[in-house]
Amino acid sequence: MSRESKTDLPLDRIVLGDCIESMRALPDKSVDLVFADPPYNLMLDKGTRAGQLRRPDQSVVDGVDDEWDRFGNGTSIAESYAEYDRFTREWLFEARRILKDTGALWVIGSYHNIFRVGTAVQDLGFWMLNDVIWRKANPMPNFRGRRFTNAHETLIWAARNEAQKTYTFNYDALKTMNDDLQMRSDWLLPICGGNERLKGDDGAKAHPTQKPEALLYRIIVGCSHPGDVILDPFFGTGTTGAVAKRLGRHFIGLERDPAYAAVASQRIAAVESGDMAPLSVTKSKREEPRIPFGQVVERGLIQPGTKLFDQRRRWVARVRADGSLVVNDATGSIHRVGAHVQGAPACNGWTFWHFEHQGNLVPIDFYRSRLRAELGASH
Amino acid sequence: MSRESKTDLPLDRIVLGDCIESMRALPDKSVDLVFADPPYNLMLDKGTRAGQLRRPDQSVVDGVDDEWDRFGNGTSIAESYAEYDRFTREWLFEARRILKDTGALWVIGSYHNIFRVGTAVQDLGFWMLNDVIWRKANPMPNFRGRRFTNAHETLIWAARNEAQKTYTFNYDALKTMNDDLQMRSDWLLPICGGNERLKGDDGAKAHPTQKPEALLYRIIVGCSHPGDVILDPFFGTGTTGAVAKRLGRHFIGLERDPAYAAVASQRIAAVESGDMAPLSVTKSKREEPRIPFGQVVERGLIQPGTKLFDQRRRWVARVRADGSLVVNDATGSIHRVGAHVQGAPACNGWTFWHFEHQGNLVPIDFYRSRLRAELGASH
DNA sequence: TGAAGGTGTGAATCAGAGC
DNA sequence: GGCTCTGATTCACACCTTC
Repeated sequence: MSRESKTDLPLDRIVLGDCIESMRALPDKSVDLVFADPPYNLMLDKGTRAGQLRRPDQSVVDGVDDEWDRFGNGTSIAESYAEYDRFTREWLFEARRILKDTGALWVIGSYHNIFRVGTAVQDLGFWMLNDVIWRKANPMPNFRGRRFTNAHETLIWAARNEAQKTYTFNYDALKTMNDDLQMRSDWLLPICGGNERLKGDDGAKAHPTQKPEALLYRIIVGCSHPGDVILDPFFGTGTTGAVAKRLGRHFIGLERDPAYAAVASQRIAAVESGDMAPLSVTKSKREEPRIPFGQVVERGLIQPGTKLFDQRRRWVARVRADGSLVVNDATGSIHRVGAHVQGAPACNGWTFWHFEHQGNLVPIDFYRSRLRAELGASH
Repeated sequence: MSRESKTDLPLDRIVLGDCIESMRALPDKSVDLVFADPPYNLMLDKGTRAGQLRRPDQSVVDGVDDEWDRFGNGTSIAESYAEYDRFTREWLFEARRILKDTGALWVIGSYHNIFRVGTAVQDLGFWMLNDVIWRKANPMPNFRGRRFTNAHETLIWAARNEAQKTYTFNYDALKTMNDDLQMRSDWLLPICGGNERLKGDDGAKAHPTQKPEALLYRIIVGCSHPGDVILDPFFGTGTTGAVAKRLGRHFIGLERDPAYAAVASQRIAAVESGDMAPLSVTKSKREEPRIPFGQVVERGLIQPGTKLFDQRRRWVARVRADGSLVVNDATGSIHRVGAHVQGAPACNGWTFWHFEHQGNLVPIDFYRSRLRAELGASH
């Protein structure tokens, strides 16, 4: 890539319009990194079916129901998948064409779309290097109690093809960022909120799916060099552009909604270029892992049916398969049942309950320490 | 599922042979849970792992020195993917046919195969409920420093189809297991090692990808009931069977390698089947007997004419003899009137309305629990 | 000023039985 | 299958109000 052709690129600009058409106008092998946050095709059908999701307090969840996230015109599920696949393959094909040999692709998604995206990535000849999990520190809970808290999103990192071994990867920079430990494939970061979250004049969020800058920071530091060109085909409110500018990289943003583009433009203008000050949130604090008692049972350290005692053997409880205790009529967590038998408002079940070992009583906290030691390595 | 047909199933046995053929011999809608840890090396090590390869007619390629083990034999990456997809869709199709309506599928994989598996899951009509991340506490580092530590694997949890809302999910049991916090989609567990790791006479590990029992424990406690039938089409060394037995569930294990089956068989024989009582698990309120509010009045726990308040005493309602409430002009059930006064679309009257006791407000749910305890004691 | 408590909200495929 | 009715259900954080 010569210096001349680089200046032909719409560097540090937002190109309005359909992203696939805009990509077709870009030359082969001209960008160093592609970061894409495509629509997830959530298929919520708010208007037609059960209606809006409400929290237990009856407040309405302001979910994604924008037109840009809908594929297949409300026809069948299979057609929606098919149309999403066509769209995905088109933009990924162009992204791969535009990437330099040393470049790489990052895509983010959730279980609604990421499997389809990943299949397309492989089918188009990209070579997967890792999948990376963004663990959300503060996810939205599942209000109906019918599923697990959807507490993560998945990112795919892929090189242009299998033979390409020279993709950019600043291994040591990431290791340093991670307290001199090799960076793992699971990243703990808070969702975007507070001052970082862009809001309109009415106080409503400017974009429903704004990504945290810390996420882009890690990707851009790890997978590009200063002066590189980063393409984001679904620019939205421009998180990629803001972080790229701050880290001294060029960006090209493609966005079809002029309102989003305007917000992004203003946001990026306010960023000081080359301000390399690290984000305060980038380093996740090393906290002692929380160990629920259920994990002690799950791991087989205490079997369901085992009897637990308080220190003076006034009460006996039996452990159930889910880590709950039973004493006479009462059932609940180690803390609840401990509080209940004592008639106390609260109780630390870890120190209150004991198991019997060779005639002696040992607090169940013994096992928590053991699990902490095992799990602690991964903080 | 009648008792007769259930005993027709090869319960608590390992069926040797090709898993797709073995599945074809099982009746429709006969198992409660499928857990699958499918191979993915067939799309990577083509030629060297010929034992797991299949011809286009799905017969197994047996010979190690087969025609596959050559250069330029049309074994492109794309063909390898296509063949893996065919294999995946075949076993998933059978798994879905065999599953009961209330059943669910769990599959585990890594970035090499999970995206293809996930796409197939969706295309076959399964409805994805969550993807779950197994975060490994002690993963193998990336020795060459060219990637992130591959510190997780991905699991997919899916119901039989979109309309199927009655899949088994012991939400409250999992919440209890997690110290009364809703279980998240990221699970931190150590990899299988120590005494749990099965080894041959030579000290070498018996199976390259033995899964930890804790992982299966959580899935089986969360997504099945005691006495249920769990199918594992890639049984390996039988982790699914061992945990199923320990938790009082039946298993059906399919395995093509007699050596693995032998190890699994021996392992499971050594597991002590649990005493059923501790295997019961925290119940959802949905499953508890329904108590109409009228019964609380009928039983004299609350007198007609009693005043009920919301928590902040914004509204006052009077109880009538039939268990309906009156607030000004409105009359109806505890739920209807609660919704009405708030202008909300719905309301759980049991937790919304409170009676006064020594100056304090107590939710009327207090009396429901009491009646439930009475009723529960009678059977 | 600070502590304590209340409120708002985030990519969400979020109910089930009975008639 | 559609309709009606009952009734189950939330975690971490930011921000604001009150004392």
